[in-house]
Amino acid sequence: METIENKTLPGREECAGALKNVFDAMYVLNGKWKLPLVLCLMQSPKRFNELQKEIKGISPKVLANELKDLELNFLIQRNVYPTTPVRIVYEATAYSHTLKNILAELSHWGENHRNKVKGKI
Amino acid sequence: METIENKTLPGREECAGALKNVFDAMYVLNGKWKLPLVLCLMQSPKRFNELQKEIKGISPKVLANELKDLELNFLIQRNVYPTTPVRIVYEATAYSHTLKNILAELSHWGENHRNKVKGKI
DNA sequence: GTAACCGCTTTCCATTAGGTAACTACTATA
DNA sequence: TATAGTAGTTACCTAATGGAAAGCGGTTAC
Repeated sequence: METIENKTLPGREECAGALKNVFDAMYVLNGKWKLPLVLCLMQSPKRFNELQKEIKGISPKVLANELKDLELNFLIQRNVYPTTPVRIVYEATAYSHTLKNILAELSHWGENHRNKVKGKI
Repeated sequence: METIENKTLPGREECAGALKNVFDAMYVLNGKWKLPLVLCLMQSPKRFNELQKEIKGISPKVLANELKDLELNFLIQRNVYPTTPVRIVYEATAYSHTLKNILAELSHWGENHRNKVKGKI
């Protein structure tokens, strides 16, 4: 009864709720780097330096902050392997896979929108 | 072959592309108010003051800015009805409905995540 | 005339996000 | 011993975001 079947928007009475939900989701996912980072780690676990190389333009400070934020929200996990020297590997959590649909939709929309905007210039 | 069927994430070779797509999408949709505003207008067209009342906490300056941004991205339309006094009514465009899936997914995820975070405190 | 409403704009200010560069502690390699 | 890599931290700076308060030009109601 309460499931979002067929991706229809909720009716009037649930609008305020949907508004709050979207607002809350954006509070967590907002920012320039969070979703690209999660997407990148869903591809494969990676080390700090690998992330810096893959996500072009991110500075170590910002990367460290974003990783902490994402960890607090259960979206990624920081693994420390006690080898010498220690290897620190970040990976997407099982929970982060709840973002799969959002990421797929965003990727699709972003590509489409880029083409639309290009066409209008 | 290249379609995103069944919402699976793209493979390795398309990762960079997906990264860019998500990055671009977030560039447009980022911010505290844009998606809630679009969602609100998809419900029904509204006037400036109605939006101020419905989207709690937004100031007129910020609202005016966000509306301009959204108009530039073809997501909403500003209609001026030459009655006396003029009525200005904002409405979601047909194009904005390409965000339906994203909004539905975000609403769903936001609600779920709020509950998850609550449970952990 | 005066007050109030509409759709903003303007000014000012505080907070946040994000960027640069240098630096640290540790380990490994030459 | 010197150099380089790893995983960040620190200090400093700028730009963008966002909020409060007031005002403004027009219209309408009293």
